[in-house]
Amino acid sequence: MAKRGYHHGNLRQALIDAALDLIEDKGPTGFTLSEAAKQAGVTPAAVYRHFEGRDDLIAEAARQGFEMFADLMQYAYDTGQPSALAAFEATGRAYLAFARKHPGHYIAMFESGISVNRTPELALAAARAREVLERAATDLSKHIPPEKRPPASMVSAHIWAMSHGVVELYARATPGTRSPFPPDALLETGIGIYLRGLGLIAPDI
Amino acid sequence: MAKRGYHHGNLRQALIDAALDLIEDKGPTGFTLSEAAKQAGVTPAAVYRHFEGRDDLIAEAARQGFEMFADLMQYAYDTGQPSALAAFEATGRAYLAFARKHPGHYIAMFESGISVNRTPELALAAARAREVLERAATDLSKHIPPEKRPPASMVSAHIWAMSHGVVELYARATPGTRSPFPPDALLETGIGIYLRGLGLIAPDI
DNA sequence: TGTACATCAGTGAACGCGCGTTCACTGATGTAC
DNA sequence: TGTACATCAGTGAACGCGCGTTCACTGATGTAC
Repeated sequence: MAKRGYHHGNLRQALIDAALDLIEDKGPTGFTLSEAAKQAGVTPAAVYRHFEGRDDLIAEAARQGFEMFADLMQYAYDTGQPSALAAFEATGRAYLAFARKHPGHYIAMFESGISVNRTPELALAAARAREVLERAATDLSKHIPPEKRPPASMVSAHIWAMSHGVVELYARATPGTRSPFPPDALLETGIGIYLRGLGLIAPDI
Repeated sequence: MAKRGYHHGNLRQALIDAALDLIEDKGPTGFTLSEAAKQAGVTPAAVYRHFEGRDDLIAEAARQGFEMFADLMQYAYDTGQPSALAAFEATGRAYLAFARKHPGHYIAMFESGISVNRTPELALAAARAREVLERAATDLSKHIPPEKRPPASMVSAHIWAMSHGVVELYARATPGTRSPFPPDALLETGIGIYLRGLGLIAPDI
């Protein structure tokens, strides 16, 4: 890897990773700059060599999250080709997979309270993720007769909303609450019924 | 109203209202016990005459939210009768209406990080809300042939997830971001397509 | 290869702040006679 | 109706804490000659 730097080696990324760990198991509120520094084995003041402050650190964690998120969905979309339906469903599954595999990132992206427009880089990464889903929806829409075809951006908004809802309400390991269904199954069936509603899956199956 | 009490009159509710105001326009993080006390015109220590502490205050705000939420959805369900479909759709609309009209409550309920099992009263109120939606889903399910009828609790989970997703992603007034569609329309069309997928709405409309 | 110097990542102490919480208190309200 | 007492909602001062942030510093690393 990159050669070991001055003192720490790669403090910048170590701080981001520490922040993600903290966010993951203490919620967006539980994260503090000081504790992230401590977990990285460094004085709080050292953080300021790499970030403008607390919010900047979270924003960077979120940005990296959006990049991965977009990459994963893009990969799922590409892999699902050439069937528009398969590609779309794979993209939806990738959404949930990302949320489960990278809860720290997901929380930083959607629950930390930082605005997606905080920096141009963050906005760009978020836009890229949105575009992948929208492209998948556009491909899919072509199989619907134009006169009863909803805008592709609306379809993608519906799917995004349902996916986010499943993550927030059923995929989070809230102690004491258990989900009535596995989140994967819930999202899969939900999207399935929705797609049938669009006339893209045979109504009898 | 209740007669003006010892000193303040109705400090308990005033504190809850202040907390809701703060949560509404500063997010769940922005709320502090001290500031809620200040807004109610009272010393922070006074709060402890009515609540065990900060979390207890939030929990009570959330509980009141769930009660209202359940009442509103119940009312919508009743009003929508005798058509199961109309009742169901009205219930869904009531969900969004509640979230928009009482953002403080909604945030306290779903984003403040307090567990729904924190107190029996809170758990009960939350369960009641869930049951209303599930009853509406059960009624609706009866119009689906049994062999391709998903469990009613799954249908209600789908709708809850999509509703929550729309609220979180599109109904929140994040400055700088604007939603591509009005949240009402988004949820309405989303639920419509979903119901068509269940075979409950004529496919040609 | 060795020396002198420049760079700059991380230190450690300090800051002011607002937080949640505690405590002994006070004084307005309610109640018993 | 008036008086003595009990209750208890809210006060004000104090606490310890961890936070984010600043600053002058130090000493390891890199570079020029």
